[in-house]
Amino acid sequence: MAKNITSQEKDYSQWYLDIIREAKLAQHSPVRGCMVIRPNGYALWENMKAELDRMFKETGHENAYFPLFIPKSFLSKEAQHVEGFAKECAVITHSRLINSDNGVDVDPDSRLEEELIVRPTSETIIWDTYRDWIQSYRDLPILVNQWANVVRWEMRTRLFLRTMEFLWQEGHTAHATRQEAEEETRRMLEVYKTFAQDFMAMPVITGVKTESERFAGAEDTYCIEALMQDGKALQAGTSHFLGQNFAKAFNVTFQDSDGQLKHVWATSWGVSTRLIGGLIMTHSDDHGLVLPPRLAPTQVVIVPIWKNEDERSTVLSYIAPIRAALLAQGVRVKLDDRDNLKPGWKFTQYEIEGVPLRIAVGPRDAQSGNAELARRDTREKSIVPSAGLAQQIPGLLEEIQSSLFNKALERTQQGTHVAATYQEFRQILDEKGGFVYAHWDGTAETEAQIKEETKATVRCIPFDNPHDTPGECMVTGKPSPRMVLFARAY
RNA sequence: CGGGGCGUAGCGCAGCCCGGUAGCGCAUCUGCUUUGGGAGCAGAGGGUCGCAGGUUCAAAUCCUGUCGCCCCGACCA
Repeated sequence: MAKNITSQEKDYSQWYLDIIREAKLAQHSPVRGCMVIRPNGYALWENMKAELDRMFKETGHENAYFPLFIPKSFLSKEAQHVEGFAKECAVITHSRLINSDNGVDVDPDSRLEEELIVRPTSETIIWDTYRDWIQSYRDLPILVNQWANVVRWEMRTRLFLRTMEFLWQEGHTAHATRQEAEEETRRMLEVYKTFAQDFMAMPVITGVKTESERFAGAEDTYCIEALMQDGKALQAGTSHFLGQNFAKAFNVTFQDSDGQLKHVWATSWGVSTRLIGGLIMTHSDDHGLVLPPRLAPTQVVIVPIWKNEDERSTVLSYIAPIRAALLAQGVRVKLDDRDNLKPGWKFTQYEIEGVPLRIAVGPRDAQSGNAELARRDTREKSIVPSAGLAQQIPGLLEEIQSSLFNKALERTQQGTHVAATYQEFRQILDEKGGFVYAHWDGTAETEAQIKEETKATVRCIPFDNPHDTPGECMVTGKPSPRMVLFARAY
């Protein structure tokens, strides 16, 4: 095990923090609950963002940007929405500082006439704007996404998983009919599922949230849920069918082809830097980060080995065509020819940083026409001929990608249980954790009781439900139309 | 907001109980030797011990206050 990394078995929470620190993904900021995303972490986010952005555009969306500040009055317009976010808003009250004995103080004379809210999400300001954009059914649909930061004043934070400020994308669409909006909600959930599974190699369950877990202001919230290595679930993305709630609150109407004035139907959907936390907890191990090749900022690192200037030039010229062939194939390759660090140090460091493949080349390889190839996921090493090596790399990267997914899928399946009784339910949670299917009577009271007694929540009512048969609630014995998916969650 | 922990060199920490001129590892700089799994030797630089009071001849250490961060719980993506 790499030094400075606590083992998962000893303390999963500490392991997670150690990985982030040692892989240089992020660090705590001077401000409580905020983080500095370091270049390694940001490069990962940029790759995730690039793929998602491409997928959004393929489904007809355009990017726009709405302001960070929202008039306080906007938040009060949709009743459920206010209730959901009121307790975690940063409020701007003043606009100036003045010099004082302590350095600077807020200038009491600069109090704002209307206080501003730092967006916790942008529905309100966007729907206030959409009112101006929409008159006729010919103006619909509006399919807009924005990449932005948002602020939620959280009591307890964890790097990437829950920070006071985080980066995300929020899609906000407007439609003429309920059906079209519902289809959009489901379409974007599928986009998230595809992204999670095909790029992050993170298997997810799709489903609908219960009323108590629903987004504030939504009629329905759909989600992707993933199971982490420690048996806790992570909500990795949400897509909301907002009905006409925001259209009514912000008076957004359109004249339909039948001449009638109607309220617009809405959706919103988002994923955030929280996904990075999910990525870490899906694949990484006690040796460091493990990154899926499709998102890894560096896919292949080449470490040359030499003892003297002659060997250095021999090895580097031996490597040059390999590197060129990789670049020509679009492989993200990095050559680390620094002379102040030993090869062994580099091996360890790139393992900590999660680079999927490493090629090491020394004088012996240059002599024999070989190279040493090492996989991060399995940590297998092999000596391979350098001829044709570069051409095999893209296939190998894809093999690693699918191997990571399959391993995570198997872990998720093995971590998914079925509980017939409440006693069994509690036993599974305490002994194994993981996803637990169980019958529930569908009431918020019972849900709250289960949460209180077991810390587990209904993660979702899965769409593709293997236990879609009626039964009796494990707590109350009342009728239950189907089992739902429970877990303790982040 | 409750419980726990921590603020000492760029990073990670010891020293505090029992007061006496601030230490260790990593990193940095110089030189030589090294380079196939976190190199070795020799030397060097770097700290108002979170902050403010107090006790004392003397405070990183004892007392009081204060600020901040992290972790575990009540809320949430």
